[in-house]
Amino acid sequence: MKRNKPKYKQIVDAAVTVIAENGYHQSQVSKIAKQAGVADGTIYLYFENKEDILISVFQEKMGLFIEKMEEAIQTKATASEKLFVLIENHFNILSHDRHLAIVTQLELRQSNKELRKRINEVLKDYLRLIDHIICHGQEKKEFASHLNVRLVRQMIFGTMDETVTTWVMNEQKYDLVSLAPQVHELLLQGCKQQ
Amino acid sequence: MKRNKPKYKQIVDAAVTVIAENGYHQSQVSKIAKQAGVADGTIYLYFENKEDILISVFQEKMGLFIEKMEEAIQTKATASEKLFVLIENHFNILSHDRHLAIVTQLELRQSNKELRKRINEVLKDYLRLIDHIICHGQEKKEFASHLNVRLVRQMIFGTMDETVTTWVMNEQKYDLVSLAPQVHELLLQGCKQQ
Amino acid sequence: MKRNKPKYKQIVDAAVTVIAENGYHQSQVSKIAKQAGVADGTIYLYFENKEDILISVFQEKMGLFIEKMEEAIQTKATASEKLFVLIENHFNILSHDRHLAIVTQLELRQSNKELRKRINEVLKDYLRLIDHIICHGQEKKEFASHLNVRLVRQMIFGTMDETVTTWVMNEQKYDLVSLAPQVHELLLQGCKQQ
Amino acid sequence: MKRNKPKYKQIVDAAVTVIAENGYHQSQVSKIAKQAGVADGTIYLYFENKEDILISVFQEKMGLFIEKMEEAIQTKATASEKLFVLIENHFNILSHDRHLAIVTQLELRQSNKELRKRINEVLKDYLRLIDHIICHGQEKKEFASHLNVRLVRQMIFGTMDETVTTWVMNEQKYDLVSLAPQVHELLLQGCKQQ
DNA sequence: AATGAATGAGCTTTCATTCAT
DNA sequence: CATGAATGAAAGCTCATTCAT
Repeated sequence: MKRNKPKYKQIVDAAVTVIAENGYHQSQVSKIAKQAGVADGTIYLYFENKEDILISVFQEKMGLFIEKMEEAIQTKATASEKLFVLIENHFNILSHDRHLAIVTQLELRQSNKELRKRINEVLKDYLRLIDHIICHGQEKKEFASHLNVRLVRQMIFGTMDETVTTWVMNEQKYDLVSLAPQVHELLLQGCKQQ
Repeated sequence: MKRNKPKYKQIVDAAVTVIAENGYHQSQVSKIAKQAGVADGTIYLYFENKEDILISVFQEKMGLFIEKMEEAIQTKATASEKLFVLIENHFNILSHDRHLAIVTQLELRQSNKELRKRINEVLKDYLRLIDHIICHGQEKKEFASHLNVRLVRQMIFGTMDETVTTWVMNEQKYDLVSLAPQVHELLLQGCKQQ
Repeated sequence: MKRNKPKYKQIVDAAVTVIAENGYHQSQVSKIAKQAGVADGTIYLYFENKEDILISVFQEKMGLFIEKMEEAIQTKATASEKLFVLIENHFNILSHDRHLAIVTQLELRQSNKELRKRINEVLKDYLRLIDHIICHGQEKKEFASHLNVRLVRQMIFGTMDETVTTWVMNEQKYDLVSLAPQVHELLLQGCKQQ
Repeated sequence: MKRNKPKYKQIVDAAVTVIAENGYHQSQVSKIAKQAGVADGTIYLYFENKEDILISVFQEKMGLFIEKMEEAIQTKATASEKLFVLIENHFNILSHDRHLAIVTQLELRQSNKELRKRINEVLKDYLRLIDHIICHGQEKKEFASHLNVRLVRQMIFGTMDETVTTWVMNEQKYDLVSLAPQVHELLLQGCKQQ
């Protein structure tokens, strides 16, 4: 399996660095190859084409992201706590990997429709995770059960995403993680049983 | 003033159509010119360069968007009602101009950092409008006054934005406007005085 | 006759100014029109095309140049004196019209083959004038009569031209006219009866 | 080193041919690439941009020119003989490479100010060579020592240059090299100790 | 006679991808 | 497996010229 070979990971990591530092449109394959310390042609032994590198970046990083998130959420019992962990981890991970934050919030969105569709495929796993929290909350009567799950999820994800994007656009000048409690309070108000 | 000449509007409208149908990266200047029924060179009598077309598209459309929105909001007295009108109009306008919806939710985000900064300048007017509603609500004691205005705004905008994007990504298969009441309820819960 | 209309002269003068200030390749028709205070289209009522403007510039300026030169030369009796007047006037005229100097020594030489051929047509009158001085000198036994007239003329013109070009390339930092006596001495040595 | 790779030379030679046959302004990069038998993009592996091709043409050819010239001059003892060898070789080299003659006398002069400055840098080595002959002549009392070296050099270079240009403009109809003795006589008269 | 908005052909350069070594 | 030289398609922009007013 190519995904486990060292050069595969080298290239993915190089891609994150290059894209974060140069922006999507200035991230030529040759630049990624140079950063990864391999020849241009070598890239094509591990990836179909340039788009495939980008999708792989997202899959790899998002895979880890979701994995960590699932573990963290399982440690909590109530939906409210799970939601808090979700928000805090979401902010925390992106706060501690600024390259990744730039790439996910800004650069990857510059890709074309086709690529974005495939990125959304990966994202679905994350959205499903949020859905689980919401359903759990509704079952346990913590959250109002008449609420449309998709809308609640869009509120949760949209709010977190917008918050991170604003933070990135402001050049990460303030502390993102410390916003978690307030965001949690806001979102919880929106969901909870009145 | 170039902005009032008929060809200017022709080109802006052509750009929206072409970008929505072909995607940002497949929207060559020549394609936009053809759609507008003018020569390629004519584009450059009205716009600095290709990027300028995109910014102008956003400025023109967003200008109308905000204008309509301000009028609609003024007709309502309470912050809750204002919020409802905001959501409903946001969904309504994009629902009725599907090309515009595609362009704002997907294609314009593919632009580079510089362009996105300029787009954000325009967007700021809209965000400010949301801020006004929130402050008004806090003054009138409808909304909890301890809430951070920026975070609330990010929740409101993020939720609406994510909802529209999901709808566009789902190829606009369901009715967006009918989601307004539920989104309003969700967001209101988040803001209001408990 | 178009050549006597005021706009014709306006445009020719504008062309000299624009070319000297912006260089040949940055002298668009529209720029010349603006400088002349006429509309772009008006240019084409007086000139066939852009090339025609350039040729006319050269014809007009060279015509005056030759006229002045002929007058000045006629005032002198010996070939040696005539040669001195030629050199001094050549340097003097270009010294006092730096725009013209730039245009003739640098910018007009950037034109294409066809245009340069037509410029050479105009130049021929000047070269003929030099030939007359040489023949006169040979007839009067001032100059060695075995010398090939064309070669002598090439020496005279080539030396003057190279001297002016060097001066222009050096940004006209020194006094060109004061070089006339030495250049005269040099050239005279080359021609004269030993 | 790129300069020693075969494709580099291929492209430089192709450029000389294409420019001589089509003129500077009709020498598109694609035409040069085709003549060189390489892809358009390959040009940019060896040259910065189109201008760089032209400068390289001049550097390569002028380098050889000066090299040959230096060798030839060293074989002669007196300044008069050195001057003769200079003239004869100058005419000889350009006589035997008519494409090069067209390019140096006509086409390269069509370049813009910046390019011409860089061409002049290369030319300086040649002018310095002429200066050496003059100084040598003055030291050995062959040439009049009161003469300004720069002016003498301008006479020598200007005369040769004008002679070659006239020959090229006359479509190389007569034998250039056979003019060398007369040109030498003329120039020598100008320089020598009276 | 004069205008100036409109035209559209034309060209340099980039960069993802290939393939001989 | 790995290389990197070579490829060539693709597109934004300029500007001389026209022509309806």
